[in-house]
Amino acid sequence: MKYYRSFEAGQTVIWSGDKMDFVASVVSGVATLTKTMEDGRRQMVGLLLPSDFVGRPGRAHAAYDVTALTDLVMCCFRKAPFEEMMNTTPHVSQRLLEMTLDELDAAREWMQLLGRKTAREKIASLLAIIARRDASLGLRPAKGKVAFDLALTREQMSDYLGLTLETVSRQMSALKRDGTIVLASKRRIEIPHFDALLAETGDDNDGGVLT
Amino acid sequence: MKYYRSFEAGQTVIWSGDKMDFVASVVSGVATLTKTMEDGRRQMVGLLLPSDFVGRPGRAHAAYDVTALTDLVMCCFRKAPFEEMMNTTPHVSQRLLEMTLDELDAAREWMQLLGRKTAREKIASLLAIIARRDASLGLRPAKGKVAFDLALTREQMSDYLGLTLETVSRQMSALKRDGTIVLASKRRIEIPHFDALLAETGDDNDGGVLT
DNA sequence: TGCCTGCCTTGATCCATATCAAATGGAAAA
DNA sequence: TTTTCCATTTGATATGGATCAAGGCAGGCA
Repeated sequence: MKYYRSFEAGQTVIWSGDKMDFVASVVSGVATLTKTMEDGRRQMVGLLLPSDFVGRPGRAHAAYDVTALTDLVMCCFRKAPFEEMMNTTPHVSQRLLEMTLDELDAAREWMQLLGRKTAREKIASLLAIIARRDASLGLRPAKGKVAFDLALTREQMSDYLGLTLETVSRQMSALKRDGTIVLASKRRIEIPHFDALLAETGDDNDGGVLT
Repeated sequence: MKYYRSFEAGQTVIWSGDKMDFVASVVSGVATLTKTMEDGRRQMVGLLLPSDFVGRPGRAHAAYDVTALTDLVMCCFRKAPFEEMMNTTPHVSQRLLEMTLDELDAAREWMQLLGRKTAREKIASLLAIIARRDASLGLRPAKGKVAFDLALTREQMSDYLGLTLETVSRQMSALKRDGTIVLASKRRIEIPHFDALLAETGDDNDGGVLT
């Protein structure tokens, strides 16, 4: 009923439309959900982090391309017994509901980004999201220096943000010029003043937690 | 525990950030979920149709502006007893999970629209979605003439699509010029060949149902 | 009847981002 | 070391949609 599968960075986990007789959750690593149009235009529509869930009870085919962004381990359950478990163990669907609601909120924030933010705001928002996520393993990001490695290529960033990779590169350079970010290497990013980055996101930051 | 509330077209149901001690579902009419930025930029992030659900178990404040698009009746439940019911009746959270997963799929399709489609494709997609929804009350839209009344103003369409209202108006005119749509009046829309409209959406239409 | 008052359309112009093209740099392979 | 291969940066130019600015049209109200 339950088994593990490993993928290398860059490998495709499943293609949109493929038969999918399991559901799965991420054990370690990061994966992406992407939609592709016939002419090749691509939009990333989800980011799967450890503990996140893929696949839908009661659906036989994958709705998105799933790709390993880093080396990835997934824990898979055959669909039939999993659905059985959902019926017998009420907590499972409650927990799944919680997680899905979180994803829906994230998707809606992302919609605002895609529909209304400028290229610069999009980049700043993405960096802030990643920084916060990485920091959610303990330390508070809001004060002092933050640094992290970017798992995404410029092209993947552009797929996430609905931009071209050239625009991503130019805006990264602009943020560097302005001192909002420091590029220790192409992938290693330091943020000297996290608040300064937040100010570039276009988001309301009055509502921030003050604790 | 349960009560009904009515709203007139255009009325605000609740503002983002307001205290919200109930959850609700739409009985009749249409409502929108919108995010607003400090400088007034707006993005619609959800459309609530009859049977759709608003509010989140375990959250005290509204995350979005909710506005009645048409005259609207909602059925509200106080949050505490509703959460109690979720624990005692497992089917409730299963059903809620189903609905939330549908909304998540819709949100992701919407993300693709916002991030990667042209203005013309966005308009065609919106019209196709509305036509299909209106038609889901029985008849098959794919063949023959389809017609419906548009509940949205041009400005609301622009909030939905991440465009300006002028661009919406221009693209509507362009689709009219090309014969893809016919405007019986400003709000009454006829689609002589539904397939022709679908071809303008940019979506894959090979995968269409053939039944 | 005529005049508001909201929508909506259309035109002119601008600008942010896309597109096309080339150069740079760094890391793995030879 | 040199070569090759990508990812990235940077430059030049094009363009789709935004912005600014008038009008037009229909329905409600005086």
